[in-house]
Amino acid sequence: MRTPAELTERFRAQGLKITPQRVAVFDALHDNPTHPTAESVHSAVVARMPTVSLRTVYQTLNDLAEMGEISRLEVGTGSARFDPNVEERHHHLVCESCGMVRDLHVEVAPELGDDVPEGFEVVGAELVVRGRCRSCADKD
Amino acid sequence: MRTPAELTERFRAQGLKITPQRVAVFDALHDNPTHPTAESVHSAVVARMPTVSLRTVYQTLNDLAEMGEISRLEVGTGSARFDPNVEERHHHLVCESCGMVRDLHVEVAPELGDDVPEGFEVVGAELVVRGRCRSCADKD
DNA sequence: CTTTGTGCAAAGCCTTTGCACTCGC
DNA sequence: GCGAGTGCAAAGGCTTTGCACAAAG
Repeated sequence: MRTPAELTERFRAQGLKITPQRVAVFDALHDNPTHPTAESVHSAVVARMPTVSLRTVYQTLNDLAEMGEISRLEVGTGSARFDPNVEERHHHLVCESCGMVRDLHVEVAPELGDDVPEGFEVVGAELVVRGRCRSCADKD
Repeated sequence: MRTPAELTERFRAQGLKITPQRVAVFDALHDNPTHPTAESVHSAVVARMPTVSLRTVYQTLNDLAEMGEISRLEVGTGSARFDPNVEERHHHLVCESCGMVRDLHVEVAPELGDDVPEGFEVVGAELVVRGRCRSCADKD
């Protein structure tokens, strides 16, 4: 992910305003490998700036996602997850017990051509590997 | 997918009752390649049995999913999609414009071992290929 | 100063659930 | 008959939105 300073630049370039709330969201995402939900980002932000509302967090996350600075994942854990790592092409591993999401750096380059219908423009492909993480497995 | 008659058997074997509503859901799913939402299944069922409620459809779909007779997909199109094809291992192609979901018979067998953490039990892997289908592309 | 952002609370969408009635077994 | 299934409507979780005030450029 870009640094908070770079994001500030990008926002300014788009005519978006720089507010302490937005910077707090940038900070909360920076080098955050946990694939947080909007709710977790909000908690992290509120810890240091108690008045920030969920609305502001959602809006900032959506702005970032539209600018392509983060990506939004739907992995079936109820809420959307946000991934600050958009530079490296990667996939995800999901623990169905605790909802943990982890990056997976595998190359998934199947010969798609064979089964993709004529005229379908492929934009991207996401692999989600599901299972149970060690600490959840240990609990049983 | 199993035939409605086979599903009837399976339901009976589980001590679940056979009702015309449930059979109507079985019929609506049988050999249905559209990956319908709960709502579409409901519409199809209502066409022939106008009093069936969404509740009943959801419950039957959930029962089927728990029994492993259908699978539930979350592909980011808003509502969950139900896939009656659980026999063939396959993946999915999603049109981000119209929400169409199509089966994709590609082998995605990356060497997961390399990047999966110690102790993580892999249950399954789903590939979602996103893009835009021909008829949506033609609209622009 | 004008335009954009913020906070609150209310509404929206999809799905599940509580209750009383009905029906399969 | 008994217990499971059904229909309705209301509630639940996550996300978005309308409004009035505050703040950035």
